[in-house]
Amino acid sequence: MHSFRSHTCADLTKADVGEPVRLSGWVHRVRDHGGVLFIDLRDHYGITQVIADGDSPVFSQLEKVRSEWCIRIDGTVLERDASLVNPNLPTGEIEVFVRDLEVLGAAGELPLMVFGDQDYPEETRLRYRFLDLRREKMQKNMKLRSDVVRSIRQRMWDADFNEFQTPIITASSPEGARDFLVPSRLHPGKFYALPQAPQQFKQLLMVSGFDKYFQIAPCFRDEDPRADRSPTDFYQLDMEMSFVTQEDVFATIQPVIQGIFEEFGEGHSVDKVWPQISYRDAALWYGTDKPDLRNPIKMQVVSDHFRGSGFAIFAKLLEQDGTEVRAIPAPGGGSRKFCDRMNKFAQEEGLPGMGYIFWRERPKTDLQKNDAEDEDAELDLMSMLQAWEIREKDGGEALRNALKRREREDGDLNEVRDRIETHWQGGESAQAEFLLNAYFGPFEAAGPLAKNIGPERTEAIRTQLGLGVGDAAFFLAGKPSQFELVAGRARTVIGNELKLTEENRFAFAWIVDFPLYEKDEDTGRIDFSHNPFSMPQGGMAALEGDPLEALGYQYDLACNGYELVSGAIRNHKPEIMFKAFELAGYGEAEVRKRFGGMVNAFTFGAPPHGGCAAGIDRIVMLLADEANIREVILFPMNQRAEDLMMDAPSEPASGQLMELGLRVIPQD
RNA sequence: GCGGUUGUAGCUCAGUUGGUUAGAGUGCCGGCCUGUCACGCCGGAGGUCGCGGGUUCGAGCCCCGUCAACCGCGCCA
Repeated sequence: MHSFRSHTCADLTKADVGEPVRLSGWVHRVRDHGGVLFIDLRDHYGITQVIADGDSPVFSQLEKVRSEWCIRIDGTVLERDASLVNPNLPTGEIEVFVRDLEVLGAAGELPLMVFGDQDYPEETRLRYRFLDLRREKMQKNMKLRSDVVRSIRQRMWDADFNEFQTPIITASSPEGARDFLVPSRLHPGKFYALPQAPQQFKQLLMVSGFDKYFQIAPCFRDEDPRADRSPTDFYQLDMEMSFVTQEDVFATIQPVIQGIFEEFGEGHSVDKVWPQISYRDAALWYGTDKPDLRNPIKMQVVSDHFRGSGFAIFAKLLEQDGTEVRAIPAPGGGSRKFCDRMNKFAQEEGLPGMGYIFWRERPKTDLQKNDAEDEDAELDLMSMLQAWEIREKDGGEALRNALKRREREDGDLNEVRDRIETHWQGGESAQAEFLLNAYFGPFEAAGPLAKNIGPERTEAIRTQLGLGVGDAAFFLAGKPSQFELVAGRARTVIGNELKLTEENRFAFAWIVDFPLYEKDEDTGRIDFSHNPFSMPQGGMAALEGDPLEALGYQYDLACNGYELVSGAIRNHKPEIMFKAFELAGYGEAEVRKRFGGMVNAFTFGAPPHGGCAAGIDRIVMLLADEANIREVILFPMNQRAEDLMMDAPSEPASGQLMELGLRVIPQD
């Protein structure tokens, strides 16, 4: 018999009853009944109940084992009595009677329990990651990760991509992020860098004629982490293709990503149509370049309704150049409590606040009651118009009464009545209807903002946003760049709180037409907004005009609010590249110095090419339904980029620095 | 670097208005228990209330500082 096992802990069934077996695994749970002892023995594959009583020669030894000891047992498979079957366990119809025991690895008192689903502080989990990884959820997440990577590879191979490995120790490259530097022993004072991505290598592979490349590539960036961003290192499905347009890249990668989500996205629907949204529209509609399209809320510009209005804060702001008022419609958010909470949220996010209007049912006036025999009858526009005719009959008494009641709140309404009448008699029924609705319609606008701008502007906003009773709208004003991000977060919070955001769905969108450059607000300097290797839309001509207007063949794939993929059609023409860098303030000499290898390659017959990179960790995170990327990474760093288990980073051993010609400057 | 939240037993947490010897569950140790599968019952050990200072007759609780963890901002094409 094998030294450790004849079966795994998931293998045994009724068919094995009577067989002598050998199992190895961890003590998951002990149930000691004195005369009889049960142990759930666990391995990667499953759990088998093993049992011993006084008849077992190793009974007294078995009584001493504790949770998470690693043991090997020999025994006989027994069928469980029908009343003793555990339906929750795939092996629940059998158990193994223990006749021999070997302790392979004893365990001390545990800092965290493998059994159960108790939450533990992440610090503890990371320090004892090997224990944490034994837990069911982590085993499942990591297995999922392995399966996803296997499936990705298979899909890429099937699409005739070549999988290549590129250097890990390479040159520092001027992409966006901070490099990890690696000191060179052979060249004291010089440094390698870890690649932020195999960007230049994959472009060089295209110049080398390999046509279609991919790699599950580690990427290293020395930046601060986020919940969805692993510090230090992470993995990308990196791919590049020659002789392709942007649409070709989309058509190639969509089936892969969509296929992965369909294969592993248990119980989630996967969007089959991936809209293309321009960066500009995404910013306007969603306040982010990685919108969550499960959330139906779409923001709109409503500046005109506030221009010259009684709400001085917004009206004044709008007199400045480049300012806007944007509305976030919140269907179902029509309560003061909710609106105040959202306003508070905006303040916590650093804005002065978020104005709001919400609509409730207008109390019935005498005017409306005249028509409505049934108090509860829904009052629509037609009935109001009928009421208007009734006024004609009763000499205007009803309307006058109604106006009187409303005057306390809304001031003198006689002027409104006259305007309505003028419109009505002039055959401008649409205008008459609008005013009727604004002042007497079923929608009563509430909130401080509504009071300031009056019923007509409020009604125009309501119409534009398509809202009704029980709905709300929030307003942000100023320079879009200054409130856009908060607006986007508010949109997310509103969508979640009002349960508008669909769950169990993966919603994808290509964000396209990224601007090539952006202006630094502080310095006024123009710099690349994404990576500097993208081909400008329109080629050289696009770089002749205003750089801030130039768009690139640069694209991201957003899914449920995360950036899953980023890519571009590359700029493979040296002259356009030099021009592009010149606009960002880098001379030709500088460009040659910083990535001369690639530029040089482009002077020897570079093919047009493009590609993208998909975040493996984020894909697995979404598929595992986790909100934190560390839940799908085996041995992640903590928030401060420390490995608590391995104790990294750490002081170098004496001699190491010497050998590298380095000296540490002491920090105070 | 900045902001928010958290910090009490190995672990997860409770702890009232500032008032006696800081509690529960779980784990650990000991005892009992032959059908459990979150086994049950009895007993026990286990605490620098993150750390430092202050206010007070008295601080887990209030104040100031500090450290750590997480989340966010900056950063990350």
